[in-house]
Amino acid sequence: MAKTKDRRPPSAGKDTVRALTRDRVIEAALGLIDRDGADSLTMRRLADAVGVTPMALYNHVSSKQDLLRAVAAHILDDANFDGGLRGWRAQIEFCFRAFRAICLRHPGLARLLETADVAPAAVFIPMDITVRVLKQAGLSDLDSVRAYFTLVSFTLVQTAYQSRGPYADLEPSEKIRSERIAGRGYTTVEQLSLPEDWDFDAAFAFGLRLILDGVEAAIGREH
Amino acid sequence: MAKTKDRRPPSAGKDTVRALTRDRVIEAALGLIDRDGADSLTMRRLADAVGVTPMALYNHVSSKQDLLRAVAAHILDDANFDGGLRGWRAQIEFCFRAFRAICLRHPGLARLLETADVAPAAVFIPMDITVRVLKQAGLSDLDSVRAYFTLVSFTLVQTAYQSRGPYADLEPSEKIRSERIAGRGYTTVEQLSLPEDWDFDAAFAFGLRLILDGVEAAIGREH
DNA sequence: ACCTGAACACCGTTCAAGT
DNA sequence: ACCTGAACACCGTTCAAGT
Repeated sequence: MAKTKDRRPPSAGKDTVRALTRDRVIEAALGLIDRDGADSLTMRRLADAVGVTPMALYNHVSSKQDLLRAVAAHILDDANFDGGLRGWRAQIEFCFRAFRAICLRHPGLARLLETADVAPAAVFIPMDITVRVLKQAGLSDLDSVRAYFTLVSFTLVQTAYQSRGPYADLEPSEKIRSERIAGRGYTTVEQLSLPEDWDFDAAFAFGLRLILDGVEAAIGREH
Repeated sequence: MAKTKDRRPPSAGKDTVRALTRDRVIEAALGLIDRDGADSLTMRRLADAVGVTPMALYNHVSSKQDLLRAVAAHILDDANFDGGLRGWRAQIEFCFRAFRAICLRHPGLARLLETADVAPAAVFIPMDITVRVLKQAGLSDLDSVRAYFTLVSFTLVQTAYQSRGPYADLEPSEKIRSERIAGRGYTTVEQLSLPEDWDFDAAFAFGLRLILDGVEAAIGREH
């Protein structure tokens, strides 16, 4: 979109250190999001962080939504979703493991991508890879896109759960069962024997396998 | 939690119409959320809607979070997730189709449940049903819970996408391809031949089938 | 027990003014 | 071209006061 015309000011000999640019704003925003979460990012706080008045940000960013979108794009542009592997299954696994990895590295990202109006064009990179290999494997255009959406839905929520930290209300841990469930008739959940610590990696691998097994069946069905 | 001690005031003979109760607050909030979306629900706007000062709400609700949780619980308590069907596959399909149906009937619900701190205990009803039938079908405790999380992740995002309305940035429609993708190297997505209108029902059915086919394979694997 | 009114500490953003 | 300062129209919530 906005062409990055980032020729630095001619007065560079003086004090280039504090030249506020769009990139500097975006990187500072990412730093704050990674540290405190996306919800607590505020134009005023961001202005403080870069040592400037809130309104100065609007010279480099047209709105908070524009800023968040740019942050998401900044993260996704660095990522590599294409492992160059052979076989649709290995390629898709690589792609979504990579997707999950950057979501976990930047805990705010999943929520950013869930809020529709903030998703940048770069979200189409995993989509492009997935749809390409599924089409090559024999799936129709429509089913390839549907399978992609299934995969991305799963990955987004799974990483959002994990990086949200102690998921007091949904994580299947001891506390919930004792506090919220006891005597309410959720007998099965009550009696589950689960490990103390939830293994998110294994849960992701299991869910991914479920979906890809389903994809394999669909490919067989469509010849 | 908070016991609903809703004995009506003894002065009932006079003007019971405008007696503000917790239930009335919750129902008014639900009405506003259904009409304008959860994001635009405000304590002040809600107070206006019930004809009272903002602070009066805090006599019936301890915080906005408490209110949102109560709204989510109010919706989920009315739902029926148990079709009483035979066979794990039919039961799970019924459960998540019902889940999806109420999410679509109350467009704010999916986002409410995604934000961790707002999920009420009632979210464990679908979990209880799913885990029960999967265990009966032969899956381990751990894998049953993992499969449940895969299903609920998929359902939540899918319905959130759909009820968010025109999903300008992710819906795979004509506009995106022309505006955002052209000339950016997403060649596969560019060349997709998709229908004008995205069929959300069919996409949900397809994704659900993918996952359940995967579950079927897992059940076979674990004897 | 329930409600009001004023206030506090925040938001994103506009607008006029400075350099 | 870039930044500041004051202001606007909002938030959720506290607190003292009314009945």
